[in-house]
Amino acid sequence: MGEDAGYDPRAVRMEKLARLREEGVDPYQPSSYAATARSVEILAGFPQNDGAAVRIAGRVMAVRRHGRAAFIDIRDESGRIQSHLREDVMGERQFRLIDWLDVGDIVGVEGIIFQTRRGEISVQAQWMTYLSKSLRELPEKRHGLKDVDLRYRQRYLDLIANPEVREVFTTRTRILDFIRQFLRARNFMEVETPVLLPIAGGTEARPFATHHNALDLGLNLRIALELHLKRLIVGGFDRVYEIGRVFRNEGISTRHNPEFTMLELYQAYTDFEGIMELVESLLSGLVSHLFGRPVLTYQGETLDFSPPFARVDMGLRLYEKTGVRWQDVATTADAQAFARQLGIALDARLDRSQVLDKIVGHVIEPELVQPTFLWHHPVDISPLAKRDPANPQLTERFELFVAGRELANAFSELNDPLDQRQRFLSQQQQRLAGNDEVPPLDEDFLAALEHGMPPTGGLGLGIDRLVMLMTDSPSIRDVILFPTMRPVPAASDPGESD
RNA sequence: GGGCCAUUAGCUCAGUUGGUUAGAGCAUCCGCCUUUUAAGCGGAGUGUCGAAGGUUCGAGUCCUUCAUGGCCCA
Repeated sequence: MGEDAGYDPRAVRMEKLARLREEGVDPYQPSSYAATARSVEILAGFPQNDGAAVRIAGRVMAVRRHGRAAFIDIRDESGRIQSHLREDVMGERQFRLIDWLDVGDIVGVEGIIFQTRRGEISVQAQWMTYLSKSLRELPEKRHGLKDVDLRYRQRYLDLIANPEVREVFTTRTRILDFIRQFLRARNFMEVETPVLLPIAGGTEARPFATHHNALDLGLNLRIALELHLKRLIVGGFDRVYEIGRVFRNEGISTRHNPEFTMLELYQAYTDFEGIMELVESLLSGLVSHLFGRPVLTYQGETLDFSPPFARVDMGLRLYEKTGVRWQDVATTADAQAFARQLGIALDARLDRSQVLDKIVGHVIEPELVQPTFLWHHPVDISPLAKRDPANPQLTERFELFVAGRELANAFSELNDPLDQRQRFLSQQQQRLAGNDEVPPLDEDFLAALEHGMPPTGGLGLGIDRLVMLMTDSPSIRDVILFPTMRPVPAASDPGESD
């Protein structure tokens, strides 16, 4: 206590570690511990297991000392269980070891299952083994860890302190398991395609650029999975999907993380209506799997995923809402004027199709609360979708909206290589005009199409947004274990002083 | 990129119109305690008030800039 610099919890614990080692106990030495039960099994097995010997292991979450006895709470992956330590049972030397015990330490306890006077099923310890010493304090237990910055930066503390956070991420894994099982049952094959690409295409977004040293080659991280999965359709895999990370070099918000997880799937010999059926079946099945029925609550809103989902024709709805038809908005100037008339402020550099996209985003999308397919998008905002035979200016495309947000995007895939080339070429005009979200023309993909791709339905679904819906999470950061954060500037190491 | 809000003890937070030495609970440390569980009882210590400037006799409080985060907008 010679320091006047205030209380240093790490120094106190370092001292305890040193004392333990003086006693001949190195808490970091054990390399395994053969626990015979998890807490949940001991609690569930009572009273049949009363008096049985067990070994448990976990993190010490509380220590209540009573002179020559103590209670400790041990948390393992399955839950929490209490252990009672008595000097007369353990012996003086063993019992003295709890003098150096802290909340946060990892221990193994060997003992006998019993019930306390107050009725709590506990383990009467005969032997306690240090399995790891914690040199830093856990977040304060009564309030949990609230600081959102720390929660994301030190997610392991969030997981220890806030049980509902664990729940979100176990649900995330259950969702992925369900999707894989669903797709396997429909004969889809899971594949992996490259992340590092000379040309990152398949959508419009600024990519992250990187560099391969040995090849002295500029590469981009992928922004979508689309173009490689379609190459596999050309190659004869008729049902493929990938659940993979994509990277978009854009802002961070409650709905955007620079890296996020997409499901994309492609099914040969079906069209966008076949994909609609698949989406309805997948989502209603998933919601039922998680909640027992195809209904959930998101941010106070009750959402019903019973098929069929509502279908809203984009052009028709726009006309109903504004009295304006697609063909009335022929030029960029028309579109900009239309937006101004609706009171939508936007970047003057956006062209006709981008402005229309914004208008739809303002006028139609927020109203789509229940699961709704918004379909028949104009061809100029759908460069990879097949045209609608009834109206070639529209496409066989839909986006699924839930709670006013886009959850999925799908279309009958354009397999006419000549039309595809024309659309890529017209995109290049925008690229030349300075739109750096438009990818360069991908000749390699066009070559694949020219070899012949069967009619195919494709789907992209944002896994993170799906998990947000399923876990009632308002922010994408709540469903990504380690969301992208600005690094903390040069924090000094607390170990420096020793 | 713009607007608003937040940042005070290890954690969660108070802190009055600018005014003595900045507080509480938990945690920590010391003592007592062999069925407690937000254990209890007695005692003790704890701060670059996010950072840097400025106004003032005096700044946690007012002003400016910056940093990080949150919410809203683009």
